[in-house]
Amino acid sequence: MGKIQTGFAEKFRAKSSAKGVDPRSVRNDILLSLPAKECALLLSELEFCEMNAYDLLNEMGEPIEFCYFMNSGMTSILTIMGDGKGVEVGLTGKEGFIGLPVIVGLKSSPTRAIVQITGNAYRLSTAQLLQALAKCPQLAKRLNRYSQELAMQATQVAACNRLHGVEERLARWLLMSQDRVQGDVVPLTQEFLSHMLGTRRASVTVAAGILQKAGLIKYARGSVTIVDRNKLEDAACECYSSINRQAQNWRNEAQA
Amino acid sequence: MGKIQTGFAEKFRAKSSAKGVDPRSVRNDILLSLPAKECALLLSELEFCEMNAYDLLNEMGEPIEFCYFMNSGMTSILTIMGDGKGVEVGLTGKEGFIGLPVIVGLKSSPTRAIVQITGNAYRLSTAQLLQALAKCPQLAKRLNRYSQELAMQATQVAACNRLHGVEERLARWLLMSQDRVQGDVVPLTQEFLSHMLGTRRASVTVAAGILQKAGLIKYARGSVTIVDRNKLEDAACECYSSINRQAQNWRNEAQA
DNA sequence: AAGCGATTGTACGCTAACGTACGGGTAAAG
DNA sequence: CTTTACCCGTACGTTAGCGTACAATCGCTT
Repeated sequence: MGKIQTGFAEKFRAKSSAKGVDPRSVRNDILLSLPAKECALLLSELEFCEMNAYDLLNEMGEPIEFCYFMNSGMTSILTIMGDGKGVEVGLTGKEGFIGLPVIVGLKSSPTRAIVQITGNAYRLSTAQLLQALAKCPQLAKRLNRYSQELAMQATQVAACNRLHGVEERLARWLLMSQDRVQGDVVPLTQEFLSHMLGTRRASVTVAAGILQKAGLIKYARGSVTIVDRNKLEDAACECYSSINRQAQNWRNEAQA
Repeated sequence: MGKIQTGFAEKFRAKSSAKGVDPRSVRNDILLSLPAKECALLLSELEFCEMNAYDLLNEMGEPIEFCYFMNSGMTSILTIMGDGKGVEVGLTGKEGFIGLPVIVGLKSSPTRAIVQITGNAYRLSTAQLLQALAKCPQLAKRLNRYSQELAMQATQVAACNRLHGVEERLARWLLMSQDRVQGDVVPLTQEFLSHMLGTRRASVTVAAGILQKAGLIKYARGSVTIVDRNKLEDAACECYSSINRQAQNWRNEAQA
């Protein structure tokens, strides 16, 4: 497997627009769940930003400059080894937040966070977030909870990576992606997918070919189309439903 | 690989002694780091308890009854699949705490927590912990921080499970264990180790055999002796030092 | 002392996935 | 239109690990 492309920093194209946010355009679940007071306080600090595929939000081992409330699109969390090989350990869409270590006082990121699917987010600097946290107890609570949710995802993925085959994992990954995109097209190359799954590109090609022949998906130059979602769920390992079930349980439990 | 032994619940032998704790015997890093006031408040609630190997502290999917401040010995966190196969996704000693989901208001455990190496802990009920958290901001802070540390461990393990071979992983695991035990003997059967690593017992035997022939360890009926720790570190994958380095960095950063 | 269960060593055929390499095709750039 | 870069399909020998089975050995119990 080749090294993951270097020079992501140069590709960083997250562009900021005017500060201040129209609340109607906010789709991030965490922001939406906040009491009006905290939300208003935050929104004045937040900066809307577009994110393009391959934008690097955090780099492993480097300081966390900005934190992102995801609003659309999808971002992957990776662990990278010394030789450049990497594996996805978590994945987030509008339900999520990038920059979790900050909330417990840490400054550097243990993982790489990279945009998979173009979208947008509201961001603020680490310093700003820390100030906001001091004034917003509900925000702190929500972020800590999301932190656990992501950790749960990572543990499931850890086991999945050990016990399940490429084909099952690919199916799982496609489902998780589609959940975070509107429509049934997931725009990604097999090369990139191979980095997520921690395998060779050739293995992805084969696995995707099987799914395609079975009529579950269609693959064409950097975009997968989910054709038969139900059957794709059958093809995926239990980890997909397992992660979803857990997340759902938790949302119910935490209501109380 | 056989199913993991069932009936752990019956084996639950954690015995409690009198309430109230002699502060001098506390070795748990989290408790020790608390301000005197919070610590005193907690200690009056805590119940000392011995933990024997194979004691089940939390079961996956079931309610969390008690939370444990580890004091000695070692506990593993596992994710279990539908067919009973499981993999260790995290591991903790006196630096740690079992029952993290509770601190964000969750009631059931997403993982299994099982004692690997006999030791003791201070425990309290979930309800008691929640009460204590309301009065102890520093405790909350520490626990959230530990939560992130454990999550980091899980992400590294997730990648490790995908990219590294049995022998490297075994060496890593032995090192992580020894760090949490006094002395150089780790009391564990190969059968159990295979569940941790998510492989066949036979694979463990082979890998252990290699390490033994190379003079790094000695294996004898349920106990491994680390003979040459330096060489064992060379035999382990980078994940061992990677996890340690991260944890160390974080401790430094969070001082500030 | 003998027996028994638990633990470890080993062997064998089999499969998934690896590393690598090459050729074909499509889209974009010149 | 032609070239070029990227993306995808495929192939081949190699390897690690799986599932399974069986024998050897140790320690405890009766």
